[in-house]
Amino acid sequence: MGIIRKTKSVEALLALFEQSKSAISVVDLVERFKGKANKSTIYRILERFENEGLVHAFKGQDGLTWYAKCFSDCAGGHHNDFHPHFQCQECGKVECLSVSISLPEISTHKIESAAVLLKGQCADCRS
Amino acid sequence: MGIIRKTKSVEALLALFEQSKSAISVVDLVERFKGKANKSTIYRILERFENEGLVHAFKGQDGLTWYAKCFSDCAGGHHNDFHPHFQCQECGKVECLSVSISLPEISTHKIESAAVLLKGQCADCRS
DNA sequence: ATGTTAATGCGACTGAGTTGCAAAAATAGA
DNA sequence: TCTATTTTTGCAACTCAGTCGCATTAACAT
Repeated sequence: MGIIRKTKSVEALLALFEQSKSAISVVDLVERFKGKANKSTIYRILERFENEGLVHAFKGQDGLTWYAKCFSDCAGGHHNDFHPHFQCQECGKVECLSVSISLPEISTHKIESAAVLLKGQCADCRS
Repeated sequence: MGIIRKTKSVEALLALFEQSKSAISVVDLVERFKGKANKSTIYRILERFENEGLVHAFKGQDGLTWYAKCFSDCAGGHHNDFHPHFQCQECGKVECLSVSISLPEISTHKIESAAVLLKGQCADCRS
């Protein structure tokens, strides 16, 4: 890995993202690490992770920041994460969807990237 | 209009949205009305406008709130604003795009709505 | 083992958005 | 037009996510 030093908090966060199928909100992380790691530390580690291409950041429906581990499609630091995210309106959970969305072409604009947040009911809340 | 009383701030805001082709951020509005109207007043008027179906709210790329006047496709209070928004990476301007985006179907999830923010270079910044 | 450099903790801060309450303005009705 | 009612405003205080500077601590290389 090289650049990032393996502190306790770094390893703990890394493990969390490795295990988790869903995305995780920063607010949630700060809460979970209360007493174990400082708020600033969490924010800074996540920032490093993103620079390393380990996770990608995006905004949930209320403007809060979420992170999820990167798949093959956004490896290598420069994210081509055109993949949409899904937020459940019932439980609030956020997931990465590995479907592709075709972006519209507009002659007058140059479209470079997109943030797509789908909203509805997740698999768990449906059953 | 009925329910909303026509105060000076209401009329001024209404006129602004009527004129403006682009979306307007709340931060910008609060700044523009400094000395003329209170921050809380702006927020509350916008909230009322949205309830009346005059404007729709959405988040820009940094999680801040933007408003734009409603087109025919989101009239009548309950917004079917599946239309994407575009934010220019150069000047920060935000526009509503009246193209339709086809949302993906996912058997396990029930998708009810979507927030689509396209990013790139706007017509003005391109030339 | 030790020196260098990166990471952490802490506290103070910023800035968007919210809220309670009293005062002011808009409407309806006489 | 005057008055009573109800909405809207201003203000100030607050919440909460996210940032920053700085001194201390921990990780790594040699």
